[in-house]
Amino acid sequence: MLNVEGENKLYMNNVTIISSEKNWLEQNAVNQLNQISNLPGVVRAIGLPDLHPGKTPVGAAIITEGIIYPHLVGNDIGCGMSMFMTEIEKRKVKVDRLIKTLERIGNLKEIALPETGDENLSLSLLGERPSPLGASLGTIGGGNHFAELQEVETIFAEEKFRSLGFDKNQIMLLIHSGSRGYGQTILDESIRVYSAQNGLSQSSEAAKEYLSKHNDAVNWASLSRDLIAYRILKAFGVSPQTTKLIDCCHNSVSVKESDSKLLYIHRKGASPADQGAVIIPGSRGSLTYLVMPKDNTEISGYSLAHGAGRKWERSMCRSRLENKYTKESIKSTKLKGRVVCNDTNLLFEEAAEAYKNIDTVIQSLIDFELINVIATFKPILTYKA
DNA sequence: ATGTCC
Repeated sequence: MLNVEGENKLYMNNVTIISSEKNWLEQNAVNQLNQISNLPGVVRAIGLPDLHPGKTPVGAAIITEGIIYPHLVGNDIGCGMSMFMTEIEKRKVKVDRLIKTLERIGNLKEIALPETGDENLSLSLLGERPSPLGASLGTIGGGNHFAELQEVETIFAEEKFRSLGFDKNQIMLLIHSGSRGYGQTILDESIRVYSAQNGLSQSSEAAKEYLSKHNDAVNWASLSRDLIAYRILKAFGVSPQTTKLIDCCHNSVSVKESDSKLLYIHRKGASPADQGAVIIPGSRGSLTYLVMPKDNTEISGYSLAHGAGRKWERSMCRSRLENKYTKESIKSTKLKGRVVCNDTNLLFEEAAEAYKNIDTVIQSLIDFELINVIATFKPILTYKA
């Protein structure tokens, strides 16, 4: 896609779209990004190749100076992807048994959380968590959130793969979850008390308070992913002392110093490209990519895609797929993966067909010289609460 | 997205 001059101009001068020709993008999302690029303080707005429309566009990095916009991060502050290596050996995994276990437990809440003080887990927040929210800590949530067992498909950079701690013989557990109701209350309050939809001046009390609570939510969400992994592995009867290899948050605002300027990078469905290796899953029916960002990702707002990006609206999925699948047959993917989910609507909404092709999204990142691919993984069991 | 909204 090119920046077309004149009447047919597709996007504004301070908007960058990271997308190659083959990668389809919804014009609606680009329009949303154009709008945001005109907000006071916005220096640049970047659309990643998984850009799609939302309340504010998803798959976007918005760089501001002097002002913070909580609504550009959204309600699910701290949402992200964590990948754990499990004790389960690839050649020994018994998927049918694991499915039965997940169906039997029904709800992760039934599995006790570890005690505070367990030095193997980062549980410092456990003792001081806000009490109304304690119940949702360590639960997956809805929408596109999931827990997924994956096996290594292809290794492209053997040495890097091993140096990150990966072992091709072990099953990985990928958790996509966020801050549940906690982030929501933080966003709501910033809007109710400080009219944050108009932005918060960086020097204001409001901005300091938002950033402080935002950081709590980022930590809370990361811990919650740890605890989801803990509970699932405990249910499986294997060691729940996980080895976390990747933890990348795709909804947050982070401060970056560039040419002695203080930039606020708002990421909404955008992975950081300046914090080490990144995991970018496709749908449950396609591969997950482990990638290493290259050194200079300034062009993409120091950000990468966070997934494949939706292709279909949720409301369209069931009617479009009802003739193709039954509510049982949709629980198997074309990569021979299996799905445990007791919400039939959600099964259709999160079908592989509802998402764009991850390979094309990744190719856009390669074309813009943003990443090297380290390895791919194949989903073998997707669990949605 | 949400112990979400009907």
